[in-house]
Amino acid sequence: MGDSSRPSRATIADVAREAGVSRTTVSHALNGLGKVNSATRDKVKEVAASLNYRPSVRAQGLRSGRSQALALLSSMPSAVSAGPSQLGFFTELAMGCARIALLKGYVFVLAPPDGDANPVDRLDIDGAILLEPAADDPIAAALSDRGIPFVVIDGPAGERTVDLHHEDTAELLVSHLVERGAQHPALVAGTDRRRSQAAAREVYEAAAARVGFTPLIAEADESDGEDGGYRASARLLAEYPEVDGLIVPIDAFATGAVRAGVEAGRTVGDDLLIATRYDGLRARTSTPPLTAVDLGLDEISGAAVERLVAILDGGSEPDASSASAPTLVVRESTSGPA
Amino acid sequence: MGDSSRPSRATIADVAREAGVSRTTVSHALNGLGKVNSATRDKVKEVAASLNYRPSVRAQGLRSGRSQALALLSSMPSAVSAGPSQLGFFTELAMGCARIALLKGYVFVLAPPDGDANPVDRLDIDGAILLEPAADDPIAAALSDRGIPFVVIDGPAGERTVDLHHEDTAELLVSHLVERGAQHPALVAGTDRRRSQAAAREVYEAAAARVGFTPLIAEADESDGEDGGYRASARLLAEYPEVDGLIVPIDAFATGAVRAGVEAGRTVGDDLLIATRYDGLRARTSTPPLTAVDLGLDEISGAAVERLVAILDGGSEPDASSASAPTLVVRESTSGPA
DNA sequence: CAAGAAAGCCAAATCGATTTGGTCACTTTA
DNA sequence: TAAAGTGACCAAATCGATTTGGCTTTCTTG
Repeated sequence: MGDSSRPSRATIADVAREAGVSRTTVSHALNGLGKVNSATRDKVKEVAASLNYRPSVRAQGLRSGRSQALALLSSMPSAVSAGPSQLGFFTELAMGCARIALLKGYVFVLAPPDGDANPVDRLDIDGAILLEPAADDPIAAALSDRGIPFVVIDGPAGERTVDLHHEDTAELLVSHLVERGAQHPALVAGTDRRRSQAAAREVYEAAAARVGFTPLIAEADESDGEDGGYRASARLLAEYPEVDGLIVPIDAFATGAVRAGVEAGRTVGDDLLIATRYDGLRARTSTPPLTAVDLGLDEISGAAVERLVAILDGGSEPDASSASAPTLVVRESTSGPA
Repeated sequence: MGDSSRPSRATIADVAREAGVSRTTVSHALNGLGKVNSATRDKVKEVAASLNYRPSVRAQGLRSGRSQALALLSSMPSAVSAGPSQLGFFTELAMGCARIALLKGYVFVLAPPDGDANPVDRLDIDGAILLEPAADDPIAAALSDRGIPFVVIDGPAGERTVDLHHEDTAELLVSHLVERGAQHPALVAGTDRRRSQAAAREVYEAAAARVGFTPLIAEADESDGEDGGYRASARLLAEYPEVDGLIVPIDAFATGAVRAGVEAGRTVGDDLLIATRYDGLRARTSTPPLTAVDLGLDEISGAAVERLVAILDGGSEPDASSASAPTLVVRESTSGPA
């Protein structure tokens, strides 16, 4: 158990006193800087080891102006991003980022999307990865305000944006439904104007024109979660019974759509094909399991962290991200019962 | 995008100069301490706002000796804890901890289990939550060394341990198989000597004595993951064909066990019942889905954080944790095809 | 051999906040 | 009227490191 008699850790001054040298010399000796006699250097190292000295990360941070910490931030409503069991898109990205960050010598701070409270001021970070910022994103503003550099995952294209390949993803979904024989695929979208939504609409409408079906778009509010998707889909199916496919990018909506389909007497995977975007817990455990897209989040988070670290460490930008294309994961919701 | 011209943030000295008072007075005014004329206080606040002043978390940390940060740590091999898609037990706990920690005014640092590197020295934390430490756990040693208080999830019972209810969990699994008619339930366990394993063995053997079946235990190495579970189960089923139930606490082993069962010509859920412990992605997406236990990780992580914060803030210990008992989630692997 | 270089070491400044221990000018109270 | 408060403020110490700018010696080298 944690010892409650906290033995105040040895400081550089303790080492200096014990070794009979100045703090400067201790610092130089331990960091391999300056001119230090090798005998002195050894002596200092020995004393440091015997006192079990470790430099204080806090003090180093204050002095150097860097904390060697990064964070993943998002102002998305957590109902959408996290899901009921805390597993999901945000979490998966966070773990991916954390792993790479650690390899690069940074620690990773977890700031769960919390709705109102803006955590930026309480975070001691050198840089951040910002997930899908809305226009006028408050977190983006706070970061700029504090002079904290950040990389965006899924924002307007640019030097500091890592793309989520929304167009490709949407294209995969639409083409797949069409290939599977859907004559009247509809889109169930979110009301808020993020890039993923815009891309889905564009690609969907382009496909409608190309293939020759009438575009039908239902909308629901992201923060309503599964129920929102359910209601939008139910309305859609009631009003347009000819609809035989649903593209539902937001997975919380998608499970709602399944419910609506079943209640409307449809057989999901047979006379109603449903596909969603994020291949997470919801898609995999839905009944039937949902066709979804493997977005390659490991690569995405890795690319984001690498770009951020490149900016922070001032080195050369990493190679143009060889981000592999997203791939479809076909499941029963578009391929009928196994 | 992050602005690369970093405008060095306003410091308390800037505010003091601008307001024509000393740094002391600024500090007192902003923190509501000391005796400050209310006109002066207002003036200081106004200047602080106009300069967009925010105290440096780094400097506060150095001064106060606290970083207001916590971390979840584990020395378990990540093959077991994290799983291929980074989702899992560790992640679920981390997100739970992070949420509560944030509510309590702490930020949460993510330190993915990384095998060799001991992250403790690079972490600026006030306290930690340690997951399932082995005997002579290196991370536990490092924490004690640095004088960092920690709470254990799943360790020897005590003031600073939050229990995972292994006995109850194991009991649930064994009784369930017996109830479902298993005559010869076997146990597939890990080789390493952690509490969960010990509890599973004890409860299993007690049940064998009580109910009257011959205990059969197969072992596999945790770090072999699914394959280890597969091989152990295959051997077991080949040697003891009468086995009609498998208790496989480690979920990675469990999916291996399913594979072994199928290859041995069994029908999982019918003539071979399989149940596992952690109700995560593996259990839910296995074919067939696995009966598992809802461990109540949200409550566990909440209790751990609350206890830790109580220790750190020196307040009274929180009420004896009213940790609710784990509950069984029955799925096809023990109840036959739907 | 004197000027200059290099080795070896250290005192003090610095990072940005909080806290301690004052000073000074006015009240109160005894 | 002297002693004791108290309101308002500030200089300097402090936290624990790194870095700047010396200051001595001891070589080199023209």
